[in-house]
Amino acid sequence: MRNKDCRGHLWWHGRFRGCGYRITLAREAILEVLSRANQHLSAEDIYIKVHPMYPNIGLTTVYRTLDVLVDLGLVFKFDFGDKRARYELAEGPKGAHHHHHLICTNCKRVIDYTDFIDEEVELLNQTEKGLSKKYNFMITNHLIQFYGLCDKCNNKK
Amino acid sequence: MRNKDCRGHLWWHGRFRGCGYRITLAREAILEVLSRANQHLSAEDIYIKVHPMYPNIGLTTVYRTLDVLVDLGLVFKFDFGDKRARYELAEGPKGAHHHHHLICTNCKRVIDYTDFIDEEVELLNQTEKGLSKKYNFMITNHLIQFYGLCDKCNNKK
DNA sequence: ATTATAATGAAAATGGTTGTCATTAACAAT
DNA sequence: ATTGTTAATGACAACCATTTTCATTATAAT
Ligand SMILES: [Mn+2]
Ligand SMILES: [Mn+2]
Ligand SMILES: [Zn+2]
Ligand SMILES: [Zn+2]
Repeated sequence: MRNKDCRGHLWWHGRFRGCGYRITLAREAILEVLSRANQHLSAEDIYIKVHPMYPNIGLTTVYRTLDVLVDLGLVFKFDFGDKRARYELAEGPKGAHHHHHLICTNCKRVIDYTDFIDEEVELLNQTEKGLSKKYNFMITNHLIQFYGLCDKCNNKK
Repeated sequence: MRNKDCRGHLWWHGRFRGCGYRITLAREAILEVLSRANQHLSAEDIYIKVHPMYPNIGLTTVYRTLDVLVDLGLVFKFDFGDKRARYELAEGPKGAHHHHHLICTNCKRVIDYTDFIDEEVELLNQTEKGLSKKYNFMITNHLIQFYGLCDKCNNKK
């Protein structure tokens, strides 16, 4: 209920308009679902969750909106190895919640972790700086994932 | 010409037989292509490159062989965002050549880098140890990628 | 209210990857 | 070297997440 001021004043509206994008019901609904979610949703997951509040939405629109959100940097798109893209809000209104992922290659379970993030971010910054210089590359983002077997899958063997 | 002893003595044969896999012409050809490649090949790239030395190979076999190789840990499978999987030999006979990737989100160019690898690996080991303990997760692998704009794409704007 | 055009949704198309199945090849046993 | 067992192969079809098309609708500037 915070940051919602009867249409037209959500935190991301500014960013949208600034880039020439229009604010639509479909986009509001999709962002609403994303901000409520605590898992990593697929396009179809979102499509289904949006239905109750906007029954006429098309899956195509979900895909297109997600593209826009990824472009704007509001949403991250991931490949966790289960054959479909997974999406996650980059940051809520209250600020970023930077984390990386631990992925079970057997059951595809994904764990968000923030432990050790400080040291990681520190090293990443240094590395990014060095790489930018050496390869004349403008780094905008990074991806860190650990793969292995979760407790359940490990015990099962 | 090293490590090749007239069929039956390539460095990876042991690993293959140990797991009950048979050694076939198709597999030899695919591994040959992979070990000669200095880029990141797609399944179709491999299919095309294998043709001259083995014209009857099917694309299906390429996919299946790659699955086996990934399973055995001889090959890494990557998603660089160009809609097709990319494959790379994990290590040659002379030993590993551990590196990470720098990916241009515009032109999809991929740069292998080994700079800072030592520090990264150091931190990764620590992190892996901590995460393994906390989440009871058996970590077997990691993925680190930096995204951004390469020099050409950056200047173009 | 008018207008320009971005956004939408239904449907079809795309294309990388996987499944099917009859045939062939690898290799252990003889 | 020959045979038998069965993994591997390749042609082809199927799968399915994602994209394209296009006529219609909604947004927002004027
Ligand atoms: Mn996450
Ligand atoms: Mn590489
Ligand atoms: Zn698991
Ligand atoms: Zn580029």
